[in-house]
Amino acid sequence: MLGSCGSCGQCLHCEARSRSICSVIDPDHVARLAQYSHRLAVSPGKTFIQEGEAASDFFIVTSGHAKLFSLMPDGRRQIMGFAQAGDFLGLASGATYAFSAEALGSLSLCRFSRAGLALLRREFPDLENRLMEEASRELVQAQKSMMLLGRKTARERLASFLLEQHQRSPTREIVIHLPMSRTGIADYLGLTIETVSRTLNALQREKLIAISQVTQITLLNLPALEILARGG
Amino acid sequence: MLGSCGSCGQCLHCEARSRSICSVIDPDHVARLAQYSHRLAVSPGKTFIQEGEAASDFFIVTSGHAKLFSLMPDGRRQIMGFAQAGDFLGLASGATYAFSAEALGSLSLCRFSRAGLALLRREFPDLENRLMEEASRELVQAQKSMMLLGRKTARERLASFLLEQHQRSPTREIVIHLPMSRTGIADYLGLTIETVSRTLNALQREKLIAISQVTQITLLNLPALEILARGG
DNA sequence: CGTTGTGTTGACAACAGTCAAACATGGTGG
DNA sequence: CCACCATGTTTGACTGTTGTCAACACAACG
Repeated sequence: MLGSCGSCGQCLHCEARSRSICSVIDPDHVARLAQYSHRLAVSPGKTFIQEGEAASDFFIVTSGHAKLFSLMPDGRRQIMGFAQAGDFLGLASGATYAFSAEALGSLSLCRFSRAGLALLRREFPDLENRLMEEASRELVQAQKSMMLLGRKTARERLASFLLEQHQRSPTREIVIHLPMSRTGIADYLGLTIETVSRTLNALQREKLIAISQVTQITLLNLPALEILARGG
Repeated sequence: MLGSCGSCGQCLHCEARSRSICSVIDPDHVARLAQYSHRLAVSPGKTFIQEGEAASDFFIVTSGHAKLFSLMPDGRRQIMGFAQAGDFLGLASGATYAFSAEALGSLSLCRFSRAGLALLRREFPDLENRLMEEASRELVQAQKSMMLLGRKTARERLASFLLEQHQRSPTREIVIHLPMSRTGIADYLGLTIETVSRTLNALQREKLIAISQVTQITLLNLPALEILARGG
């Protein structure tokens, strides 16, 4: 019997396993992780990372979704990304966190102290590679977002967003379920909720998508969406 | 006598030293770097990294400036950042480069093969830390850009840009010299050249800055610029 | 001196934002 | 079970910031 991972109690069998830390740790030593980490449940809507506070911990999402965002003094909000099972939280931090994080629905995390993680990195070189690989992946994703926010139209942003959600879903079905509200989509894409709503409905009228429920969208024409998303 | 670094011939005495790779390598072993790297001069305007090509190399800027950008099929351009002495190029890459890079003026680089860098990382754990630290720094910077592109007005973007240039200059003088053209600024801030020109002149009329030459701007009122840049 | 590239300025257009109202949705308690 | 309310979403009318197109200024350079 495989049993559960020493660190998060579920890494060895949950969907997140293949991308989590456990996957690069020699099974004989997985128990070592438990010394530096513990599980954490976050209730819906709770902010569990506050921008600007000392970055003492590092997290791995084991189930649920979170939004990572930053606020301007007058309340304008930019969402940097959404994290789901297997994602790392806290790579983009110096001495303090560079973003806030809030649970979308209920959320389970695996928390590592940064000091503990530093020790583990020395002990397991594969872990080091895994973190670096993840940092590169996030950097590439951030650059895609910069192109989206700086140069794409509202239609192109929505098409890009829907395809991104599609690609991140475990099943890759053409029906996607959105864990965030219209406000979440707007703050991620640098738009207003009205523009998000109008644009989604325009895409529906053009038969590129079908909005069955507010948070459930069917991608009816993937090739057309892909052309739209990359801008021609 | 200190002499020059085995890898780039100048890391040990150039301005970039403190942030370069050499600074974390035991001086006795610095010559090992030379086995995996060599110097490279790039002429002005030359594209030396092509988005989408196999990411076989990793670079460190030793002098000059480069712009990192991505293009859409119809020619829309987003500049992800400007690199100067000491900056790393190529962290944001999977199998292929996620961006193109072009020299602004003449540029000197130190090139490492990725395979060689992988060997060096195993050999020098401090190098591993240095790369991770740099990846975090870039990630934080990318998130600031996302806020800028998604939520800031043209005035706020220009103020943010000028302060960023100010903070990156080695001298921290209030007179800053821009290595890029108006097109470069526009493509970095997600604006058009006309808006950049109009907005800079508006800031000048309001006595926040003075434009002595096209590429030379004096920051006359740092506190006001900071308030503007963060949005109130 | 023309010529070319780059930057500035003006008139106008358009995409997305703002404000407001109507409309769903979902939960709660009578 | 349904009325009620709170929250979130859609739709409409209008505004405004930024983009587009075009003319012009200016410097660098042969």
